Amino acid sequence: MPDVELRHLTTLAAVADEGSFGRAAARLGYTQSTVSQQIAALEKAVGGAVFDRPGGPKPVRITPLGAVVLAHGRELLAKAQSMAAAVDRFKAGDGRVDIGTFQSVSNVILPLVVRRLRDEHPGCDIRLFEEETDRPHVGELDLMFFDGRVDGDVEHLKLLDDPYLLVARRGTFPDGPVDPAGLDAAPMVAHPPICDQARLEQALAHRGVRPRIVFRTAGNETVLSMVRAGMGVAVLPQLAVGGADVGSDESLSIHELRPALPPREIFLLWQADRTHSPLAARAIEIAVDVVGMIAERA
Amino acid sequence: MPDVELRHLTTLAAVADEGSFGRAAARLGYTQSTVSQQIAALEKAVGGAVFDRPGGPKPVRITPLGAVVLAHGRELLAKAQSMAAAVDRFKAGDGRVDIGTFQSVSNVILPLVVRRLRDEHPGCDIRLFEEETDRPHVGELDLMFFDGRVDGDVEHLKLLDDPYLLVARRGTFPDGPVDPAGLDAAPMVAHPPICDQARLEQALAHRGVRPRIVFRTAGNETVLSMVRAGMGVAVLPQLAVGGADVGSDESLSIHELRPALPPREIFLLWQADRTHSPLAARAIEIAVDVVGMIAERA
DNA sequence: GGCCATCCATCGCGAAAAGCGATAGAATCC
DNA sequence: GGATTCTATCGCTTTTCGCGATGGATGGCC
Repeated sequence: MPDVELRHLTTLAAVADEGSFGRAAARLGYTQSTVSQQIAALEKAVGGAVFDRPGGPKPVRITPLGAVVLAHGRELLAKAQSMAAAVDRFKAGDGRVDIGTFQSVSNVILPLVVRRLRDEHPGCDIRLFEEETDRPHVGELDLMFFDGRVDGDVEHLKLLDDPYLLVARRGTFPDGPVDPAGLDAAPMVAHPPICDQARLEQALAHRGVRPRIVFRTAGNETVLSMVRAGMGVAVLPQLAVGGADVGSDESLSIHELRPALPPREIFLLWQADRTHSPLAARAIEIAVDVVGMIAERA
Repeated sequence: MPDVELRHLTTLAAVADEGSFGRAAARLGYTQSTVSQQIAALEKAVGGAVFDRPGGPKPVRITPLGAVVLAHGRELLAKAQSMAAAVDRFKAGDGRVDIGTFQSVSNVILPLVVRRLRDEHPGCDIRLFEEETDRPHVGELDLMFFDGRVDGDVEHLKLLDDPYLLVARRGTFPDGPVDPAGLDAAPMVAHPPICDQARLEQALAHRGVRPRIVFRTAGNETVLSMVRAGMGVAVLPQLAVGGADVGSDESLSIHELRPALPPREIFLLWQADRTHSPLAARAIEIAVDVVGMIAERA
């Protein structure tokens, strides 16, 4: 059934409500003649009269066929309105945003971002994905936190430099900075060689420092526990350390590395040339702001 | 959100499916430029891009806003298709028909009509209304059986003459015709004075026959039981008698009245100048046919 | 790197339609 | 019978729709 448009159904409903072409026209801001033609077009499209016109002051009356069209038409119009409402909500910032993340960010940055985003947009739908893999598939996500650059058509916004710190059992080193050169052959607990860990080990190796990796685990807490247990030392980014409550831990000591290793860089990524939802755009702003506050506080 | 029409949503869905304006155009029988303009119009209407166009052979990709519009749009299109299907079914004769009736018709004629209508249109929705009142409100119904003429803008189709018969306890009268004049002052069981009963009593009175009404009830079976019990005689239309299984009833006898009383006329009524559904139109045809068969059989 | 293929945007044009105002015709009410 | 209240219809203008052709941009290929 071709050529039935929402406009026709709007007119149909108005006429059915008002009982008269003229009053429907007034309600819709049309002329009576326009309404007449719209109904005629609709009747042509559905192949039969939708109103009986008694003539004179009697109200027009819907036909059985018209009732069928009207019932479905009202549903259509309601759905159309709900679409309009959804679009408005979307533009106001509600909607869904899919964010990829990884441990340090999940622990320190993201909670603050999510909190503020949800405060601003209580109806929004934030979905987080903490992927195990090295290669992030940013294509499926709106936004992605990542500690390193990535190839492909991806735009990146550098959020912060996350310096590496040495974590050791208290007493292993005197307080104060430690030269990473001293870590050669030292037993070390470390992350798996994905993300920035690979780059870190390259940087150490480049200085002739080849620690003896005695255990690899993705869990920050596990790394710290192992250090606490005397398995070895750990070189962790500040965010990874700061996330755990290490400051008040009597059995661990944190040391600046001097000369410093190149810091881990944390980026916010998204597929290039892709239109952001208002919610995603706001998430970027908030992330930048949150990172600024964290850096300022440090 | 003005000016979003189904056409735009159709195009949107096609482009989303095909991943390209050109292929969508081919599917829809449009040109690529037309699709381009349709999407542009839609984007203007919703106030933002619905596709990211990477350029080159890469497929276009829906934006978050576009996804919102698309999700609702598909629902709209599905509803539109369901409307088209409903219209087709309606035109094929399915749908609803509301029929008003009364006892004699309900018992004898209507079952046959309903049976054939349902055989022809298994999906149809036949609703029967047996109103207690004298004045039928035909305005709410598509079709109405009634035993008498009615005022107002009602078209009437005379279905049949239903002659009055005398029902008496066997032995009260000798077999064969009975002169109604003999019923003056006779104890009589009768219907309430609605429908044709009032006219019947007038016709009797006009001939100077004033039976003594000893009991009035709307139930045909009750009338017959009372006659059987000896309360009196009854003058009933043939249909009312034929509905009950009186022929094989030893205790009752049926007598033609001679000279005959003016028969009850049974009409099929509908509101004048009102468009019939195909189902209602067919119901009229079937009713005429059924009545013809009944008359023929008698 | 140059060439080619693919793809979308845009412009001009002709046809269709949407919408308007005015008028005519039909039915009802008083 | 006239007044009133309807809808249908006829020109007419403006907008939209759709087409064809062209141009610009991107990616793949040799």
